[in-house]
Amino acid sequence: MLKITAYADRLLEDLKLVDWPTSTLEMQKNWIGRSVGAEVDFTLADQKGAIRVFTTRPDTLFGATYMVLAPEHPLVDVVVSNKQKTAVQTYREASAKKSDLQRQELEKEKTGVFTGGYAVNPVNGEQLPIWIADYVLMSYGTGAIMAVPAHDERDWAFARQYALPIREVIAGGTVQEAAFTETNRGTVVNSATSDDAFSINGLTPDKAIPKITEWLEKQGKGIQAVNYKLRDWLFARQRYWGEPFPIVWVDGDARPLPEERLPLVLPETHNFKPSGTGESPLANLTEWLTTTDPVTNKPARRETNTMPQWAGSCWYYLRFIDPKNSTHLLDPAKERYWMPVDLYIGGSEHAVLHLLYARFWHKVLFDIGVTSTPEPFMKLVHQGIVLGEDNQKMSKSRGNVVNPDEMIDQFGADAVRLYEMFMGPLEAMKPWSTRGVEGVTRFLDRVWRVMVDEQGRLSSSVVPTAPSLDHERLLHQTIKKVTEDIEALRFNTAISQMMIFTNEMTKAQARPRAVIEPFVLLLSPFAPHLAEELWGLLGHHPSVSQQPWPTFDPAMTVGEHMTIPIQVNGRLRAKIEVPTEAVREDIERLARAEAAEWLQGKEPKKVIYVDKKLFNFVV
RNA sequence: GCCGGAGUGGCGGAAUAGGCAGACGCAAGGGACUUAAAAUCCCUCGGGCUCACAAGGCCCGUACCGGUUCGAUCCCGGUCUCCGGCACCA
Repeated sequence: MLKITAYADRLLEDLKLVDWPTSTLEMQKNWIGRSVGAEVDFTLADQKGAIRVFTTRPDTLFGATYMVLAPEHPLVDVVVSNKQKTAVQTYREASAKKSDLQRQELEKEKTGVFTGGYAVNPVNGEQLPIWIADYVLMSYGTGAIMAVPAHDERDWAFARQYALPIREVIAGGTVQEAAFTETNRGTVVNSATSDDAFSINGLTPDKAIPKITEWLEKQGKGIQAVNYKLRDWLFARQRYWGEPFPIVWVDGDARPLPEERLPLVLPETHNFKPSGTGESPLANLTEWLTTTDPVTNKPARRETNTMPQWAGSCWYYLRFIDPKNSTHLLDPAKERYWMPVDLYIGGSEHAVLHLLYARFWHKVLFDIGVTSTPEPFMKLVHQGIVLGEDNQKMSKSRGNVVNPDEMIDQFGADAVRLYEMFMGPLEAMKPWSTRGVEGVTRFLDRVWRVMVDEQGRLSSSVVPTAPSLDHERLLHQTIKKVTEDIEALRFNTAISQMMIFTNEMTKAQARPRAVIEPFVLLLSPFAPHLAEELWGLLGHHPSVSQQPWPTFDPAMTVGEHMTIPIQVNGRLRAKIEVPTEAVREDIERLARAEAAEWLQGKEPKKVIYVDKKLFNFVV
């Protein structure tokens, strides 16, 4: 067992430190499932002892009409009456046979049995019948609840099923028809002690909760408590494939192997079959199994459980930094240089398990000084999956599987890579289109023809002369777009800009080196093989990948003219072309002339001008 | 049921601190080149108009209904659909 629950609060709290998709943050929060409430003791009416319950709604304590224990709860044997013993026993056996899955699937009808015992409500002294029911889980909270059918849907359904009383303590709903569960509206009623020493009547539930919690604490009847859905992590599997634990058993005690005996590796074998005893297959490998304790030299037996598949994925990103280090997990200097991971691209199927387990290990390693950051992965992006051409999930049974190797054989690695980036946003799920790959292949062919002639030599259209202003502007616009889009992972729009550039160059008679060469550099992360080839043909030798990234001049990214749309009452009526440096007065004169037909000689009520963007006349 | 995300041409998708909807690509149609085809190059390409000889013009259109605004794919309220997650967690 790994005590991940000890880290629950930090795992929740530190989600604030990372830049992750909201859906993933939500999933992690829900998975941890922190809830604040109170633990309250209900003393048993006819025996010594008390039932401790956890509730997030102590404000409804006066509305409790019965108690429920999980069937496995140890107090069941204490409270059960002689008369009810058989019924309780039968129910316990039946629910023990149900798997967790069955208990969840058969959720429609709630079932339970009265135990014959009673507990006392600490706030009003009422005797409440104690039931057992499998809608209460032993593994959450205290395994016991106070049931408030008026204000809890599950208790309401159960009360209806077994004709138990429903008592309203929050006015605002119609509790005979449905449970009223809102905490931010409604008014507490019927909730005062008989001597009137304490009352929460008249409050809204969210105000009543802290008040009654405080009172319970003062009276020694309850205490504020926090519960989590997150469970401790069963970290053992009975399989061969998995890291073995460096533990030996001596006289019934587990002892860790000393560090110099690490790493412990799996023994080689052909026998991976289950041991037959419930232990892992390692239990049958006697030679490996029997050993001596290196500390005491006593005979010892190795631990036969292995680690689950998540073990390696919890720290691989650390080991990748320093994979050959034989004395440490990794060199602290390298750790400080590389960590944390700036960008983690991975499937959303890992939103909870891997990404929560890895964060947990990272924090443990942080606490013992191995890592220097509280969180391992700063920015997280989930890439979308590629669907088949029929827009369905790829699967053999549907026969819509596309094999990337075949595509690479047919179109080349650059084209397939480029198409995958061009098909749409990185995070989106999108269908494969072999036609689309053909389109991208045409683009790469066109890039080639812009620079290379029929004989495979540098084209004579590539010239050392100075580029035209238009070409230079286009280059700067392209550098800007591609640079910014790469930064934001918008590869699809970066590629469309390169297509626009290439379409222009195709039309041009002369293609100056001063624009062609930077373009090849822009293309290189997208189509590295082609770019390398072109860079060589252009007569350069150090690899294209070692060139500095091109920079742009913002002044060069704006054109000589701009188009200003003219609106009348917000409807587009005309467009005018003006020089980029034109001022409002000049533009307005032209705009009024264009809009004259709609203005009908009258002065507009209002004139809206958005600088260099648009004119709108309100009449 | 609850939580999160998304609905834009025939298709994949562009464009949001509210300001020209449909960039780029695919498919389709037309043309040039060719004996012919492929390849290539050029043009058209949301819908409607008993508007126009034409250049062009007008109306509708970003899932649906309503609101805010001079102006809404974008903001607000409601509805529907799809995708992902959770599912008796007191």
